[in-house]
Amino acid sequence: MSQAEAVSAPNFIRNQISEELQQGREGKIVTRFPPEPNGFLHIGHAKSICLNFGLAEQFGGDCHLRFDDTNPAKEEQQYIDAIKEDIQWLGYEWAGDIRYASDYFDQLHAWAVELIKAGKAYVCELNPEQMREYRGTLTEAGRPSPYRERTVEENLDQFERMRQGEFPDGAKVLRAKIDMAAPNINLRDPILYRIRHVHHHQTGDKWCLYPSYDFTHGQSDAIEGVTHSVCTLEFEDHRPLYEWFLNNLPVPAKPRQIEFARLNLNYTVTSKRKLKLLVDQGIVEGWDDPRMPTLAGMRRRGYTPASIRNFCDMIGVTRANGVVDIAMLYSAIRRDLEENAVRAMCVLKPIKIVLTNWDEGRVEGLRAPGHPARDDFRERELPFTRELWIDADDFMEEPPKKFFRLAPGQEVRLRNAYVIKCEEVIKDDQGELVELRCTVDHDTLGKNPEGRKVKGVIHWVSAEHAVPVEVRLYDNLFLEEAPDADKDKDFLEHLNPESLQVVQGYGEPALAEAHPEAHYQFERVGYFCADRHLSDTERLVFNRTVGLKDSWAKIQKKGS
RNA sequence: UGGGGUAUCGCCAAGUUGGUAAGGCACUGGAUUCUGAUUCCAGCAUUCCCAGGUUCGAGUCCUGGUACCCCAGCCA
Repeated sequence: MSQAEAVSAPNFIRNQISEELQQGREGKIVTRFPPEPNGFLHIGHAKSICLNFGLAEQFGGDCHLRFDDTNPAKEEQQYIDAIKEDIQWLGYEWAGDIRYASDYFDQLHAWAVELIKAGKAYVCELNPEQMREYRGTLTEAGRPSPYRERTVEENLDQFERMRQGEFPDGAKVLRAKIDMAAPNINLRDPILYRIRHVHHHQTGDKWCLYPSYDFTHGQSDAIEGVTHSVCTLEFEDHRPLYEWFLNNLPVPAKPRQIEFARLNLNYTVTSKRKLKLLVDQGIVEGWDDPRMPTLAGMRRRGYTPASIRNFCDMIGVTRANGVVDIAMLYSAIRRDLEENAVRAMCVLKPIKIVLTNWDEGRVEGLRAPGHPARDDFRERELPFTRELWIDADDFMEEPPKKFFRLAPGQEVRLRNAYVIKCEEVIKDDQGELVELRCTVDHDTLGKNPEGRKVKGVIHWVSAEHAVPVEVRLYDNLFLEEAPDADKDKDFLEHLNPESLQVVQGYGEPALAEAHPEAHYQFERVGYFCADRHLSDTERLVFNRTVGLKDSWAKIQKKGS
């Protein structure tokens, strides 16, 4: 772990807790990460994970993992498994066992009964449309439900019958009796329980009614002794309700809710609903498609846990809504991989080179460092032969000024090898390039040629020894900075048709040993990662994590 | 005046009790370089949404505006 991570950035929540601790207002702190298992975790969740687990880490407290599983209709075991794996992959450890809000269903039910007994909750039979009408609008107060003044006995009886399964889905709900005229709509007699005759992934068929988020979250926090319940800004309006339950129920503790702004990334959607749509419609190949901003997708793409944690540190935590430039993410992963990725040469768009003054059949075993600045990386062997592959981007028949690569009559350095000169361009009848005839300057291995400067360096592989590789070049999934900003345009209209481009290339021999998930820098090209599902010794598949910075591309762009 | 929030460089973001605008990303030079990468140096807000006011002094306090975000699911 780098130093930058060791000293993670302070933020308003951290400052607040730090102050509380100094004033002795708080003992051991407890936070929690409460995902709903209805989809995969994405980069936005990473921000929350880093915050919650980070806080616990920084202050010597605990962070719980609690699945917020109050809506079984949308939840699945596969998501639970994926979420656990993602959190562990990121390098965090939850305190104690995994918890489920459903662990507390009995207690929650008992508390609901107490609320009824105290005259603070009632069974309501308004249908959804009626309920909406009675709720009023943002500017007008709501009206009390006709069921609001039922007796405690009747409510108790009704609620019990709801639990027994006497009524169909949606027939009745249990509501808190708070204030139908409250300016905060969340306080207009919110729903506590609704009837759902569905199997629950944890509790099976024990229940046919399930508590709402509002009735579950704060009490669960209290039961677990959570001290700081950190959530996103949209729950701010729920805080009075969160507190209402804590104040009206005999809970064992009084956690506090603190809100922060969720992460927005440009060229990206971070909404589980939309991500699920991409998966369900087959627009991507699954939740872990390398183009997805899910942690599973990013992992497959080649992001490292350190880079993601670092990124979360870079973006900070505030209450201000903003949009983070995806360039920051790229910067974070480049920073990690620049230091830690093994170097290799790989040709993505091959052009054949024939060295006319190199004997046929002659193989010279050249060597190259595994990393230019580290000696703890193993050296690689690079066989050098008469026929080589180089990248099409590194040759131009009519080069512009400042093109420091190969061109007719021009010299270039083959990385880790010799300087060559292009003598002849061979084309077929259609005028398509077939091969380049070049000569080697035999006196340039490990030293510069006499009397002249060769500025360009290009990568290459021996045609005879190269290993075929499939390389998947990924780009942003969306062309628009804010794909979901336009209210009357579907975000799918902004899909990038070229978000995935598959090419067949040639890699240096060492790549044959690439184990799944190994990170490489293909020199002069970018960072790549052997696909953890598809790549093996039979078939090498590399995903481009991110390209290297390319100032030549910038120069070209300016020129055109 | 429905309620709740937020406004500091192109983007993210620090800014203790008011004392004279951190850092990162991006960008622009220039140096080094067998990766046009990395690294290295240098530059990049007389100004903190706007307008008034208080003060010797305000991004930080007061007043009044403006813009944007969230809330009317038996989702979380």
